[in-house]
Amino acid sequence: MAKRKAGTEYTAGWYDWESRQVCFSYWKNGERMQHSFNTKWYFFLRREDAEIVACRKFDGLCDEVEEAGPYIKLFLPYYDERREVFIEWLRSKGVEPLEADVHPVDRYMFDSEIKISTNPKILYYDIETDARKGGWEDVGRHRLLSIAYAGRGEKVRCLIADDSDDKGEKDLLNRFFNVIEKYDTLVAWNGAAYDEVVLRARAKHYKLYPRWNTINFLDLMQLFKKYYGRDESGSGVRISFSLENIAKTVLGKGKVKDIAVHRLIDVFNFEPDKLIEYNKRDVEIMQELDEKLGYTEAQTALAHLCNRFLCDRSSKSGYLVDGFVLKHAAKSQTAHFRTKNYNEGQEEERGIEGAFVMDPIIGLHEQVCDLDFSSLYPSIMIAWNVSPEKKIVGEADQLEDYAIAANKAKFSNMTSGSFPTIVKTALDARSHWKKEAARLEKEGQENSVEHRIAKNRSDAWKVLANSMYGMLSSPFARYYDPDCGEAITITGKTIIQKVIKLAGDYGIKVVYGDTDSVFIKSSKDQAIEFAGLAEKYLDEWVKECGALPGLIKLKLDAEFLRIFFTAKKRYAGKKATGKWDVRGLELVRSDGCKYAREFQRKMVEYVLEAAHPNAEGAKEIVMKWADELDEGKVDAEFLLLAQSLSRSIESYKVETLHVRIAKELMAKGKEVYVGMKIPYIVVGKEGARLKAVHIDDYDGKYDANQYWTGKVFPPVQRILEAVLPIPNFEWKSFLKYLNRNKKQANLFGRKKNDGKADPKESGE
DNA sequence: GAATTCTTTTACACAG
DNA sequence: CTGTGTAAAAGA
Repeated sequence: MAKRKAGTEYTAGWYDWESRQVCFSYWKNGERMQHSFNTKWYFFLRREDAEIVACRKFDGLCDEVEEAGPYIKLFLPYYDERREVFIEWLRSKGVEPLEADVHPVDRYMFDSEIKISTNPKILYYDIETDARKGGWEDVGRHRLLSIAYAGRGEKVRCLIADDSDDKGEKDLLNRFFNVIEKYDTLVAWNGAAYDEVVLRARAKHYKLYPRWNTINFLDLMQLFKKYYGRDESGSGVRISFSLENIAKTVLGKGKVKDIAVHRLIDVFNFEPDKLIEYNKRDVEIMQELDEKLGYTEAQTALAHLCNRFLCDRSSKSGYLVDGFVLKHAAKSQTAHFRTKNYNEGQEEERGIEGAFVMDPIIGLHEQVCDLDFSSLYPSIMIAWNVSPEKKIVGEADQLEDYAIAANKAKFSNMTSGSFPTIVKTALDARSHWKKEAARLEKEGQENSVEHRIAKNRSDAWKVLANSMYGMLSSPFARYYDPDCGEAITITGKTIIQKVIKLAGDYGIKVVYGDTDSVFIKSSKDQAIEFAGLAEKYLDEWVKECGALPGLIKLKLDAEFLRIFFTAKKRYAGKKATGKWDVRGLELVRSDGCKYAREFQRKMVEYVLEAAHPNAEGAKEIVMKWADELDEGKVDAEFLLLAQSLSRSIESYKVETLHVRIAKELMAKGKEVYVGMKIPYIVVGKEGARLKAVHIDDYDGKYDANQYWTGKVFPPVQRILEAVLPIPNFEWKSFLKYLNRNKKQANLFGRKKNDGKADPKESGE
């Protein structure tokens, strides 16, 4: 057994079946080293439960028992099939085993001072294959042709097989395995579904056994999907997650693929230089993309603070929070949590009630301020000491000090619970790094490495703070406790409703509110003053609840010169800074077509920017866009529709357009996978159903009418109906605007045509 | 070695 | 033509 040196930073961890040790990898003078530790696995029981079952020697399985505060530890071998039986037996006795699913490597890390590297060595890589065998069903049979790779900031290199036979491929693999020896995390685009799968399968095929244990895999596409949030420019880039498309839209790369994927073998045979160039290019794009977006760096910070190595699993909230909470629990011995059990879904798990969303006052408003509660849910958690182990079940002890939440749940207040403690740690750390980032910005170091680190750490702590509520509310989570979850949401509901009511009492008009934000019609100064009053007023109530005052903070988030609402969660406004804030409108959604988005953007611009937006001006815009669509010359790019195939094709109950297109793709033997965007164009109607074709089968003839009535006009219509004071039926008549050319010559029936709003054609 | 939540709008398919 | 269920994608 090795001795750990203080300060050693580990890069990977695993369990060795033969020696029954937990092992960790680290670097020393550029050499990969390994420490192995003997360890005894255990889980917890509540002390009172232990007495009930008196199970100290279950068939000789548990060889040791140790007391740990209000818990006892039961030691037994993790990799023994009798473990499961034992756990079931405990449950049958009404005893809840705690943390009995925690992996030995994790357990060791939580109990010891194992440090995880803050700076894992990242290798971006991409493989090119001959995909003629196996198809998309069995990608493990795709033959490797070349592999391009580069570390962060390094020049991209490319290995190519000498021949497209077994020998060539095996040799290629061996060469690549020598490369990866020097890195910790391998990053590929869609790697979890493709590159990693192929790599492992091909290695197995040739009975090659690189040290997979020391290597972590990370899929950059998954990170992109998760973190590339709202598209500020509203360009709706997410039509396809292919690296090609993302590079085009995020990095502005113009180059189009000039190699068909199914012909890669020909390129390999006849133009190997081209294959190499092509292969390298994807790695360059990944490097550039990651440099710009900083996702792996941010993920490294988050994983690190949750005691996790940088890999795919470290982007799952449940896994991250486990890393933080269980380490905290092991140190403080304050609370241990239930065993996760994936197969028992039939327990009486209930959904929890969520937040309050106010009906907006539909229409256009001037001079509106948005007040936000900062970190509302984390703040409630701290103020009310919401934590599973602090919940008072049954009658509260007379002497016990407790806070009562809006759902009537009571939380003992004597000492701080594990969840509030962690959330407070997270919020404090976040505020520290946020200040640090602000300081660096002030000193003009906005683009420095230090600034990026500060920003990443600030974001990481924020993610952790916000994840804690989800962990109480998910039936799958170890920390699931709906009373705790609802203590937070319903208290939040009460708080926002109190503020809305208070505003009314002060004669301030509230135009909208959602969860933690309130939009009031007021000047900036008045809004700030009101926020201060509201905080004081709320604190009085917080104290009445027995909770901790001073934590619920209401701050001015934005001042809008103009803002309009069309529905709940749908609005657009122009801030005092001149910037727009568009939420929920089709403009910021990826499931419509670009033509509709651009049209809506035009109308939003008119409503937010024109000196006096009015119906006549709006009509001009509408007719211009209708006519252009009707001429039949709009590019495919603007008409392309796409939705994600969110699950397996068989599980769909309704055959929506994109499902139908996906089925056709499959029938043709093309690649179709879960999560894929299916791009198509509407070309007509078949009975009641819409008729659409895959973008590749599109011949340039779209159905203008279907686009106008179904996709293009309605998003604009909703804005017009909300903000322009003319009767609805008149805007509705525009839905049939295209038909006017054929049958409704004088649809608008305007007697006095002032000549401004003239349709291009006469209309017969 | 699976999984953060609820709330909301909108569009299409399908049935009557 | 209308009502209902399913699905996607958003807000927070």
